[in-house]
Parts: sequence; structure tokens; C-alpha cells
Amino acid sequence: MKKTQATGSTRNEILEKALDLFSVNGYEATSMLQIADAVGIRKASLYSHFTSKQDILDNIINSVLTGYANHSMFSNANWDDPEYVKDKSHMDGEKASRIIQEQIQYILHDPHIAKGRKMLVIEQFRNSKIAHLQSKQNYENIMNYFIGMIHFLIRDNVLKEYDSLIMAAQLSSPITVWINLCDREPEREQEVMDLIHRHVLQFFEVYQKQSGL
Amino acid sequence: MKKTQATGSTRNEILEKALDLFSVNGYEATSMLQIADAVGIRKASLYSHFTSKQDILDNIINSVLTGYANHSMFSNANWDDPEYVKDKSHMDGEKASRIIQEQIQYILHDPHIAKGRKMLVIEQFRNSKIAHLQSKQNYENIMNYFIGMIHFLIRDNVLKEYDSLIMAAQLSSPITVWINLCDREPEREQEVMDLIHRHVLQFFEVYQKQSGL
DNA sequence: GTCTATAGACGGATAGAC
DNA sequence: GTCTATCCGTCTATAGAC
Repeated sequence: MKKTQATGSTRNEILEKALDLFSVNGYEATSMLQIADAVGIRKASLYSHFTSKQDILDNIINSVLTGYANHSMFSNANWDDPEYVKDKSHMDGEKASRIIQEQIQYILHDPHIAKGRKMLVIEQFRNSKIAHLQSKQNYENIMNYFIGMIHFLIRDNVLKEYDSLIMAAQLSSPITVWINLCDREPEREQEVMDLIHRHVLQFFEVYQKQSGL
Repeated sequence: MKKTQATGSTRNEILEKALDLFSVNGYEATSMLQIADAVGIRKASLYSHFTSKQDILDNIINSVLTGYANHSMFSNANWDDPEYVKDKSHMDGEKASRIIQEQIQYILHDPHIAKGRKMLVIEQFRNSKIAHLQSKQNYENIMNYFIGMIHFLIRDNVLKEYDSLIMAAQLSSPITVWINLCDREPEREQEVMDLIHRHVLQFFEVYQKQSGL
């Protein structure tokens, strides 16, 4: 049961280096030799830890899944929990922008999340399992987070009561597009962070409840 | 000069079938044998039309580029041209939604544009040339179209004068995200078209000039 | 321009010594 | 668990007949 205890670090290093390569070149374009070289072992030694190349990918997909679920604030937010929202009442655009920017910084720069996101983008058309995973991670999860936020802000009398699904899409989608832009061209991060700030402020301005006061 | 005249159709068929494969599996994961099989010729015959596999990709990238520039309404719109905007004055949400949905239908279902878009998504992290092309095609071009539209609508007294870059991002980004969703899961197209309709209507509602009348 | 045949490199995976 | 050596299939690309 504990046979592989000492090899855990090698095993994890293989997964990590493989994800490095998969997230740039994709699964098919990455060879076992490249992975072995990145880890610093011989190609054949990979087969002491995984039965096949596909086995490596399967384990990465699982770790992307659970890693995201455990660490992303998008997954763990609970806008019905008084403890979670206790410092979020009387939210304005500036405050929301700060909260959102903090989360963007996290998912942009957490190495595992960033690489997992890029790998799903590359592999999404090859099989429907990955396609659904990609939709769940980078669409449904984010939408649900923002739908929760919008509901909270409407309940808290901060925002006007429009179609909350559409409001969530309008608030989250520019951010999603700009995260993709940063994944492609990291040098544009400052431009993107500025755009996000202006976007959130303007969203609050047009949807705020007491617009005439 | 006209030597390859008669072989043009085979050459184009190679490009077309190669794009079919590249847009699903990616460049590296696609073999010359797969391309030859799809065309119905022997693998070696491909080299009568292209010097290498990379040469095929280069030609596809050029055709994606010029094809998009020539056919997409996003590239050819000119909101300063009286002829172009002559049927677009006094726009409301319904009218804008109709115009936008028509264009979405086109870029979703035009085979060349759809496959080109997917290929750029798959290949965007492998080299910076493709990354910039992807940003240009599927971000800057679309943003410029919507910035033009927003400017026109503000000039035409339809919309309030907010930061037009942010307005364009808020109008276009949900659509971009939903197009990606359709590329991944085509069965969700109806859901997406409904969301786009609701989104455009609500955008016009919150940004329209005479909100109090 | 397409074909068969093949070169030569590299792919994933296994056997067996240590 | 890592190594060397090797199997066998597939890859891109070329040579040369037709």
C-alpha cells in the first residue's frame, strides 16, 4: 500500500513537467523523451510510474480537476454563507474591482491552474470529455460564481434587478476573454488589469440601483 | 508562371483537408498520411504540391488570414461610410440583435472561418506569430467592429456616452465566449443564440439614452 | 503529377541487468 | 526505480519509374 511512498516526488515531478509541455505543445506533440529529459531521467523509467503516456494525461486531468476545485476562489465562493459575505456588504465598483482583480491575479499566476487552463484550451476539440471539462472549469464555474455575486448584490440593494444570468455573463465574459489574451501574450497583463478595472467600475455604474441620486 | 494551373484544385483540396485535420487534432498530431488519405492520393504526392508539412501550414495560415479579411463582416464593416450605415439609424436592441445574430451565424457556420478559428485556438501557445494572429483575428478585429458600432450609436443618440472601449468589450465578450462554447459543444447553439438575444437587448436597455422617458 | 519503394529519424513501449 | 538495449511501428521526406 505504501510501496510508492518514496517515489512520490518523482511521480509528481513527471506530472508537473508533462503538464508544462502539454500546456504549450499539446498532448500528441509532446514525446515521452521530452518529458523524461525535463525530469532528468531516461525515457524507460517513466514506465515505472505510469503504464503509458495516456496514463500520464489521465492523472494530469484528475489533478487539474481537483487542484482547481480545491484552490480556486471561483469554486469555493458561497454567497449565501454569512461568514463568506460578511466583509462584502455595501459593495461598490472599486471594492468589487479589488476583489475580482485579486482572484484574476491568482488564477493567472498559479502555475498549476494556468497550465491546466491552457492544456484544456489546446485539447478541447479532440474529445468530448475534455470539451465538457473545459466548459465546466472555464465557463460554468465562473458563471456560477458571478451569478452568486450578482444575486447577492441585488439582494443587498446595490444593483438593479435585471436578468441575473445576463448580468453575470456581461460582468464575467470580458474578464474571461482578457485572461485568454494574457495566456497568449503575457506582456499585455498590465493593459488587461487596467481594462478590468475600468470594466468593473462601468458595470457598477450602469447597473447600480440609485443611479439618479 | 501558369504551370500549376491545372493542379490548383488538388492543391486547394490538400489545404482544405489539412485544415479539417489541423482544426481538430492540431498540426503536430496530424500526419501527412492522414492528409493524403483524406484527399485520396498517396502520401508522397503531397510533395508535388508542397515542399513540406510546414509549407502546408504556412499556406493555410495565409488563407485563413486573407479568407477572413475578405469575407468576415467584422473586417469589412465601416461605420463611417454613409452607405454602410444607411439602414442602421434609430437602432434599438431588437434591430442590433438581429444584425449581430446574422453575423454570428455566418462566422459559426462558414467552414473555412470556423476551422481557421479552431486551429488558431489549438496552436496559439506554440509560437508567438500564431498568438498575435489569434489576438488580431479573434480579439482586435471583433473589438474594432464593436467600437465602431458603439461610436456610431453614441453619435446617433441611441446610447449614452460611456467609455466606448469598455462598452465594446461588454457587448462583444459574451458573444466571443459563447462562440467558443459552440465550437466546443455545437449542440448548445440554440441556448447560445437565445443568450445572445437576451444579452444584446439588456445591453441596449441599460445603455440607452432616454432611459427615463 | 502520381505512383511504389525506401531511407533515416523518432515515436511508444518492453526486457532484463543492476 | 533507474538504467541500457532493443522491438516495432509510424513519421517526414526523397528517389526514381511511369
